[in-house]
Amino acid sequence: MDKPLVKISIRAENQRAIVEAAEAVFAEAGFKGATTAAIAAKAGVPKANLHYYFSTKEDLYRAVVERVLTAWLAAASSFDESDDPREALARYIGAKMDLARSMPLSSRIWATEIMRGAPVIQDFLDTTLAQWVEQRSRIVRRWIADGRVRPIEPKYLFYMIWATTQQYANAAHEMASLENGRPLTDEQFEAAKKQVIETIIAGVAPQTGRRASPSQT
Amino acid sequence: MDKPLVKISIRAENQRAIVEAAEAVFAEAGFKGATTAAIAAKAGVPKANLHYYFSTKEDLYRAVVERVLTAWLAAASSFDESDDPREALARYIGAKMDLARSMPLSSRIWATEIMRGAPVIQDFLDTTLAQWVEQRSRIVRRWIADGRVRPIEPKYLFYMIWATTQQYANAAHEMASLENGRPLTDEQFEAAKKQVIETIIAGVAPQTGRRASPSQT
DNA sequence: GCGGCATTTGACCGTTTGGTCAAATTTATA
DNA sequence: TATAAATTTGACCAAACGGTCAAATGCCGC
Repeated sequence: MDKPLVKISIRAENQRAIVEAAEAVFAEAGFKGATTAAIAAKAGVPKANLHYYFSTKEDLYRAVVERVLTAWLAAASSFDESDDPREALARYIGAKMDLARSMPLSSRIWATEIMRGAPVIQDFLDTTLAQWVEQRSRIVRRWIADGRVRPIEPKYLFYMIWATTQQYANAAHEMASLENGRPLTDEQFEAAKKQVIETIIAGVAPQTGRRASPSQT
Repeated sequence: MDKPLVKISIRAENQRAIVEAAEAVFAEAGFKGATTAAIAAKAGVPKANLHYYFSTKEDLYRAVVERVLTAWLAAASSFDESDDPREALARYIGAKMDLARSMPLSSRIWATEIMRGAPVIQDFLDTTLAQWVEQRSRIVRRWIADGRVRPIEPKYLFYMIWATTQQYANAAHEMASLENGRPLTDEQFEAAKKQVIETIIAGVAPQTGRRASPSQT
């Protein structure tokens, strides 16, 4: 009576536990460095049991990466919540920062996968991501046409956003080392998020500054 | 008679060839994934010969990482070539972008090392890098005090610069996928470099824009 | 409570890998 | 040219690894 709906199938629950353990081990040791024995141990199951659910290490890795992909897409959708450049960018950058902060392991696996040349998610790059970038680039270009963003190549803006937000997962250890070994506090992280958002927004804002209005030359 | 000065010691030349091969293999396969056999093959020497010069794989990895560190420091020094925020940042970002472009393998190894928690360069993080950041942060704070940079935490600015420039090595494959499989041309890369520099400089510039001059409130 | 299916698990195996070694060969020294 | 030191290399080894397998156990509908 305590668990009527909670009664998840044994299969689903075991897979979840294994994938979760795999994520940690892959993130720490890389694909080749991760051993199925270590993953099984972390998940609390015998190695043979792991291979009962995921026949090969690559299968398991793929499951992990697909989980990350879901999170990536969820964060990406926050770009579309507003038509205002400042608001859209702030939301998107904020979502990506939060993703890096709350799922550092996933984020690191994602970065590694990209760096390895995307052996598993090549298809995603060529289809979903390409379309996403294409569509959002069109939005940015409209902003530029409307004079709400200075003339830039949208892709390079996205690269900057991806890199900078990812940094807070990838380089968390480095950042901690520069804070006497202590990881960024929530307050520091929020300050960093704010600064990243403001810097990028100001960085792509139309130049109203040095010269009051653009000359016609 | 043909090689009076060229006659580098056998030792130095072999070490160089091995380290170069190691860099490629480590970058492609990660530390654990790289095999000494593969490195030896790429360097054109028998595996036993590799172990004659580098007794363990870790020794070899350390040699590779130290080579990268040299390049990192060289690029870092370009920050100090000017006292003007715009010029210093432009030079530094440009140097880091060029580093990522010209030494993508090194850059990727560096990124991986950072992501792994810097097992080899921890000492560098705690000493040299910490000092570098401390000193340059002081410079940035002076710029802020002089009203030449808006109030920011210098560290988060450096994180952004490191991440964004590194991106052009780490994610070269992803970028190519978004250009129909073709890597960034030199022209595209130069445009990206320009955009990154301008975006960051505008992003940290004092707000002369929306409101002409800061109020006293 | 029985029959069938899913799950669990210890033992096992072929391969790969980092590293060793001793013998051969080359290079430097005098 | 004699001798020592540095370098080269094929053969070899123990450990670690991904994956298999068959027997045992648990679970569920009827």
